[in-house]
Amino acid sequence: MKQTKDENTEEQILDAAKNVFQTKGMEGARMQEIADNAGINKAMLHYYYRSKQLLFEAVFKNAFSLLAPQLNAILNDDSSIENKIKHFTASYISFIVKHPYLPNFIIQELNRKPDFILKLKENKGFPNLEKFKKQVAIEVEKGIIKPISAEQLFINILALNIFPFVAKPLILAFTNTNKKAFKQLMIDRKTEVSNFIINSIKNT
Amino acid sequence: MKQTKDENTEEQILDAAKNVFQTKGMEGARMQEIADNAGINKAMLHYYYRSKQLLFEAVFKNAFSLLAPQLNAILNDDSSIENKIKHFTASYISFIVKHPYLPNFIIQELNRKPDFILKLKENKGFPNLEKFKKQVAIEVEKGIIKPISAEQLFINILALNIFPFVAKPLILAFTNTNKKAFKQLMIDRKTEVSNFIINSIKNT
DNA sequence: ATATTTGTTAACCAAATGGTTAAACCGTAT
DNA sequence: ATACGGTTTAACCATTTGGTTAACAAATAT
Repeated sequence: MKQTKDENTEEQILDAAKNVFQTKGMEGARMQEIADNAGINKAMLHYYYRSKQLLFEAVFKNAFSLLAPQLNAILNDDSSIENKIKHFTASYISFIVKHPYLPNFIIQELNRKPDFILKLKENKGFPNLEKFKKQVAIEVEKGIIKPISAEQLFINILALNIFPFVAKPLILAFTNTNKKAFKQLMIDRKTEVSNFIINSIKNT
Repeated sequence: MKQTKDENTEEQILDAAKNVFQTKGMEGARMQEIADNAGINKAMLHYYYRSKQLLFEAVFKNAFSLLAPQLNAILNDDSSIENKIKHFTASYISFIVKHPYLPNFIIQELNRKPDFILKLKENKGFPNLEKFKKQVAIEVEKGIIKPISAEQLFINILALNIFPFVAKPLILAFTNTNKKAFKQLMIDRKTEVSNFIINSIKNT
């Protein structure tokens, strides 16, 4: 059972590393803590991933590869802008509830080392705005939606969906809500946000 | 000239610490780097601020005390919702251009230690939603704006204004723009965002 | 002038941390 | 049985890091 053994430890490490890196960040994470979390010796981390940096990159790429398809959904499918927004908002918020540390982790680490995203950009499947731009231009021309640049619309969609999770501690404090009420707020946003956006851009 | 000398070093330290902490975070920052940045000996940091933790807290509170009044502007002044949004959006974006690392710094550190905000909450001047809630309720009732909860509206305003700066590396990559074009996008947002919000909520 | 308080520095320290090594373990093939 | 490959561990190492100390400098008070 050599094979399965390998993959088991390797995955256990990756999983433990994910938890530690995503909550503490690259600088805050400790190799010892990851090892403890995975229930193994610290030397094993290096046996499988060579260095903290490489282990981190494995975790990061993994995280990003979960996020990217979410974004591509809105950029590359063929439904109308309105439908895309509805669908994306609902599905993205469900997605984040399952991976609560993910957006903050990615944003935090990209701010620390902004060049890191260049490596990812070469990958097939890296989100690309071209198709979305054309679609927005067409719907604007047809008068379906009000004039807006695709970039600004895209930023707005991301902002409204992602920000509340990234700024969760701030929002908890400002709105004076507990975690349960926060979760309800987020659930409400599944429809709230898409209505908000569509109200704003749709021609009547 | 003891007095001026003191305050000079103390402020030099705080300024250097601000730069290092805001770009590298608590965990990534090194006391030596702060000392070098301030052009002084490492021991001086401890002479004036006792520990890394206390120096960090000084920087953090300072940063937060810059941000809080920005938020209070929208929560506590007496103009209409529409005017508040217009004013806040324009002034907040100008503010951030001057302090680009600030929002990310605050968000990052609050996610690391979410309880830290409890200390701030006791302070006079901590943003409070009560007045804004009433105002939204009134304008909804009068039919000036469409029905929306004050919390959701507040989150949306923050999201649309703050998110682009926090997620700058992501947005640069997705929209394939350089820093100059990004800056232009942000300037455009001064009116873009407030129109976007007002379009969405205003009754016609 | 001189003592005293305040500011500053260089040298030092203990703990933590990422990483290495050499030996042990264990399933498999010979 | 035994040799061999990958896997796992405990002990170890070098460096970094936040923090301290003791002596020195400079300003202020007596």
